[in-house]
Amino acid sequence: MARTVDPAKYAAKRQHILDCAAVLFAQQGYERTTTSQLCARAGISPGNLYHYFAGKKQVFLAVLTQDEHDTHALLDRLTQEAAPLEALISFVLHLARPATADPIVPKLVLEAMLQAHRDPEVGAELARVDDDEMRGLRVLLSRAVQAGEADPALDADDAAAWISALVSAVYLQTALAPDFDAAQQLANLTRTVRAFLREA
Amino acid sequence: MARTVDPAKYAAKRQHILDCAAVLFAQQGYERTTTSQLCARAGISPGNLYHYFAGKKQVFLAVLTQDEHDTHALLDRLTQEAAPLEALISFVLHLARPATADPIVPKLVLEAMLQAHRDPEVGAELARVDDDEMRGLRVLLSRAVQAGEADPALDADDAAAWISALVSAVYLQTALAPDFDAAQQLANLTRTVRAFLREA
DNA sequence: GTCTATATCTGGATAGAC
DNA sequence: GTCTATCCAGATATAGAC
Repeated sequence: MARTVDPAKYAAKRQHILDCAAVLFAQQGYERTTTSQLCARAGISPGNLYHYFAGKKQVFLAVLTQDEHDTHALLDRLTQEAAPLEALISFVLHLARPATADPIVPKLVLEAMLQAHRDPEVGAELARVDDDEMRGLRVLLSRAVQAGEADPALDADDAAAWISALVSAVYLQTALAPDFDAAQQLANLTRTVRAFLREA
Repeated sequence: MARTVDPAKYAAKRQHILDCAAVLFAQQGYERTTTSQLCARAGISPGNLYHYFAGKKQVFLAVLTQDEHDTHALLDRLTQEAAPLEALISFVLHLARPATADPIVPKLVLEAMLQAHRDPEVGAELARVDDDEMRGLRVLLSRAVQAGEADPALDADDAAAWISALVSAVYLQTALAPDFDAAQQLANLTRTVRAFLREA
């Protein structure tokens, strides 16, 4: 019984630090958030932070990777649905909903996007997630085209990229204009996607 | 004839500094661009920078405010056109086009957006520009509705905000995926706006 | 494991000669 | 007006006691 540490406590504290960091990074951005601020908010000493993370950047990366919504499981379900267009809409909503759920999420995502093309490590992390999204969009989109529910003149890659951009627009707008109505945002998004896919 | 300085030379050098700063801020962001880097690139000494700007932040603000495309003149023309919907589309293109013209523009705009909700001074500056855009969109949109060219069920404020978000999406996508085709982007945007405004 | 104290470095801005 | 040299603040990360 000579266990020195309680792994559960360790994990809990680590998580606590991540939660605090997420708020600060979202509010202030990565660069102007200092480790002192983080430690103060988490209620730990500056030195103690380094027992949980190798440095500030590792904290940031950990924040970004912590909640990977399992798109894979959902995607498997959706690709077998009878109504491809509705499946696509469901997927789009799944991608956009986190933006409206917690106000710090869109800010964090934007921060990550900007850091991504400045820091290769962050970029690699984001690219992985984005790839999954794009692949899912392409698959569902081509199914919708085959079923005659979307304009066959659309280029699959291009249309998927654009729909992804539309989702990003929701994140952007939610982050920058927090007073804007979340439900209305999602309604606009679905209306837009549907209209975009319809034949011209 | 005892003029000590040539005002034209002064202005030219100031502009040169701004050009250099714009590139650095776009590539690296505001925070991680140092005054030393800026001076090195501009070919001036650290001290000399402060003869042209009061500080780093003032350089950033000057970069943001330097080219205010005169939306007002265009707007006056467009509000008198016979075809309101086409006028609206023209306006949207006018707003989006800078994103595709110079690759540093969209990055700079995004950087400004993020800084805006962290620094009130930047925020005030951006809000002024955004206000003009939104006002223009609302006016043109309501004219289109009156002419029966847009869905009358749309809420003017909400729809204008959403169209503005769509424009932002072009900036976002251009900044983050520079390999993406500019013309295609604008085509997607107009198609999307048109489709969004059509009756459901 | 957690603290306090501090080393080390870097950045923005200034002083003062030329 | 422009330079060189430097100050001072603040940030990350480490050392070492408890």
